[in-house]
Parts: sequence; C-alpha cells; structure tokens
Amino acid sequence: MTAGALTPEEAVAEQERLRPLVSTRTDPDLVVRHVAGLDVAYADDERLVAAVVVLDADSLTTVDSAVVTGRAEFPYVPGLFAFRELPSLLEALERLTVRPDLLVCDGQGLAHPRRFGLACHIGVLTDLPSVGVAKTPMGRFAMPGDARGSAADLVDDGEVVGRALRTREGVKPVFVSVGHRVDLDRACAEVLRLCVTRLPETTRRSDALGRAHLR
DNA sequence: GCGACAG
DNA sequence: ATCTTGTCGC
Repeated sequence: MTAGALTPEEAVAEQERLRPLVSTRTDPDLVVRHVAGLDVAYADDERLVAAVVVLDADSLTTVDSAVVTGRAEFPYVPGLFAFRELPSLLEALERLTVRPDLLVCDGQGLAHPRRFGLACHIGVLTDLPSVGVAKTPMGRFAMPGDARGSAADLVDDGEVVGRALRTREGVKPVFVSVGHRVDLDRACAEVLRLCVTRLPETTRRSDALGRAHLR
C-alpha cells in the first residue's frame, strides 16, 4: 500500500476528531515574547514554499525563520484548506531554533464551518497557542468603527466565531479567530500590537520570505 | 436546483 | 494563491 493522500471525507473526519481538543482558554502565565508568522506561497498548483518567521513581539525584530519547499498533496477545497498547507508548515516549524510563544496563521481558526480552521489544526498538532488572521470573513459582521482597534463580532450560524478587527484607521478590517490555547480578546490584542499596516508584521514577513524563495 | 466557499 | 503599474488621495 502507498501512503496516499486523504480523501475529502477522511479529512472532514480528521477535523471532527481533533476539534474537541481545541482550547479557548489562555494560560494565565502566557507571555508572548516570540511570535511566529506562517504563510505558504505557490509557484503553481503543485510546487509551494512554506515560510515561518519568528519576531520579537516588542521590537518586531525578526529573530528566526525557516523555509520549506514542497508539493501540494491536497487540492484547494474551502473548509479543507489546512490539508494543503499543514504538512509543509509543520516541517518549517520543526526547523526553527527559537520556540514561538504564539503562532499567527494566515487563515481562519474557529471561524470555520466545522469550527476547525488551519489555526486550530496547527495549534492542536503542535500544542502551541495560535490565532487565525484572515483577509476575508467566514461569517457575517457589522462594519466596525473607523478607528484603529475598533472591532465587531464575526458571526456564523448564530455563533460568535471571531472578530472583525480594524488594525489601521480607515482601512478594511481583518478577521481574527481563536486557534488554540488563547481567548478571543487576547488574540485580538496580540494581533493589534503586531500591526503597523493592515496585516500583522508576522504575516507580511512570512509572505515576503516565501515569495522570495519561489525564485 | 442555486449560491456560498479561508488560501 | 496567482496574473500586475501607475495612480488617486490623505
């Protein structure tokens, strides 16, 4: 037998198996000094580059990074997005020499049809606190105020699954949701302090690093 | 049957 | 995700 890729049905089953392990609680002693940003860049639908950067949360200085080139073993299917990027991202995380206190993922956490987006998945598998920061919403929301820091509930199927967060005055909000071992308020606070422009520096730098390695 | 649907 | 420069506005 070959170690074939999961079928979509098996992937859904895997999400439902792991979902109960997600924690929305923040360790009272959690101090976020090193924050990791995770992102994947694609050369085409096959070749990809997973990039992880670790920043000092106070100075926003890059203190570590890792890059892994790989191949997508799973098609892009909304709701199963994690299965496309997870293997390479986990490998990149293993190559870090600095252990992050928090993971910032490019995508959703609990704001997912089965409440188990990429941020939850990677958080549970690594047992590290994680948050999801998405550029487009997975749910409905009322537009938050114009000031930096304004926020509004992100609601899906009658549940608050995350928050639309204005990270920069007058600019379209981002969508923050809990991944693992952190609460929504703390998640938003951590994301906000990482933002100089609309997107967190963690995602901006991991994105730039990944693209640079496509060549 | 038709639309929705992270990256 | 990716294809893509200059340009309008504060």
